[in-house]
Amino acid sequence: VEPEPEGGRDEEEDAAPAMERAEEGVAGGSPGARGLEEPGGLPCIHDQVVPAGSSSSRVIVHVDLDCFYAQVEMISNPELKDKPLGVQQKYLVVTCNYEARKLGVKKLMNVRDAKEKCPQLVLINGEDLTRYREMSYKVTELLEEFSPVVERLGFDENFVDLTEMVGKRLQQLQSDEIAALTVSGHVYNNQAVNLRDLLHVRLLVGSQIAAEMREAMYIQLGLTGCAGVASNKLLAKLVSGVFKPNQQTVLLPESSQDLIHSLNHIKEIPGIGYKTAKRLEALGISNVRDLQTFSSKILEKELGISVAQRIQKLSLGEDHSPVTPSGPPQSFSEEDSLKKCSSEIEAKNKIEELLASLLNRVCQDGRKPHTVRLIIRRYSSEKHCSRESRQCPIPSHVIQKLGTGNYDVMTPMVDILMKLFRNMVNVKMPFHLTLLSVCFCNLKALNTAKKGTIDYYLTPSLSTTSRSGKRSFKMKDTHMEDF
DNA sequence: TGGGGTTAT
DNA sequence: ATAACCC
Repeated sequence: VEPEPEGGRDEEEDAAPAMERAEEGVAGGSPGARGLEEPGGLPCIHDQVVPAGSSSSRVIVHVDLDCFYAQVEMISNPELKDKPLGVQQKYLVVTCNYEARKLGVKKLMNVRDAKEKCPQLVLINGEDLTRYREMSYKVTELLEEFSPVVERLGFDENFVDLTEMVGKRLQQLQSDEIAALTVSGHVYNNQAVNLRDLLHVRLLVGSQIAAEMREAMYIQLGLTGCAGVASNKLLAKLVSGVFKPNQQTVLLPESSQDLIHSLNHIKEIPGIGYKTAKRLEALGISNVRDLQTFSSKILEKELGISVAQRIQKLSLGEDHSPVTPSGPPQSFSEEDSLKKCSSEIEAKNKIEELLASLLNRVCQDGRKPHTVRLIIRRYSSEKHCSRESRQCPIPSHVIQKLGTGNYDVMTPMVDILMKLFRNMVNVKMPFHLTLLSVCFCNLKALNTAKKGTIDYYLTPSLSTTSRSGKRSFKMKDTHMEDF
């Protein structure tokens, strides 16, 4: 098969316009421009080369579990399956199953309103996230088996970069097999697939992998969810929600403008949050087209160059951000909102409760946190609920006791946390807190110091002085020994 | 609004 | 340490 002589993507391999065109969905070329003159009509697909580095044409899937907490509860107790079910945290129904949604219950609805709308609603307390977190990581691990590049977004969403996998599958396919490829699930806009277009073919293969992922989630974990397949994270995420529960959708490049313009407000663009949306509205920008066409210079002046350039790209459906493997968590935290905490004793009791749960989690993880943080929210009639925090390094002698359930690590940790507390809250004055939270962060892997290295002799758990049971000399971790 | 998470400044 | 973003 001869290389394509005509104009097309593959001739503009490393030119910026080719990348932009692919993202903008106008890369389809003129009708019949490619491959039609080939004897078999289709073999030329193998010659449509994706530029080396493959940064210009990616295949990304966004996987989004259906009403995740409610699903976990229904798996725990199958009797709940055909009943309207809500998961409650404090006085909020944070999520609910589709039975409940049919009856008018919405996410983040007040318990009172929900009960009023739907008196038969069954409510389960979901303030303890342990089982949700565990199931969440099972999903991520399952997806990592397909490709290691998995990025978590919250507990119930994952992005996977399928570019490499799709490339490998395509290499295995014969031309006649490519000609027989079919999409799995929906195609956004019902757009016709063109099997002579490499981008279409790659996305179709992506849709098949997405279907395999959803099937594996259901078989192995009993979970259903949606998937969206597109050329970047933004579009994959937007398209995953088009057909809702337990369905999947692929976006072909020619329809990306339709998808982005289907949004009724800029706040619906992931990456444009509450604050930015308000500032944009103040500039008279309310819909996607307003943002697309707004003066870049003025936008940069108003929001800073970083945010301005990023969100304006997003408004065009462009998103070059990579799928960043999440790996193990960067922090562990436990929080509890309260009606009122106004004494040091109450605070200490809450902190001890939060800490006890955290220590279990940290112990299971195996890594050691080197920093601890205390977060509070003060009662203040209105004003957005802003939080304050104080953090400090964890003294090394406390860190070492963390894995061993043997020694009392509660006492020194509570002491530290109460010092942080008094640093934030003047306990001699009246106070009213509505939230307490403890966070362990700055997690470091266990010392893998090898014999003969500097680290070995400076690591108390490995050096001979430490095995004697006494405190060894330390040249590392000299800070905060006595707080 | 809950009980989590992340990155940038 | 805070502020923004995400779920």
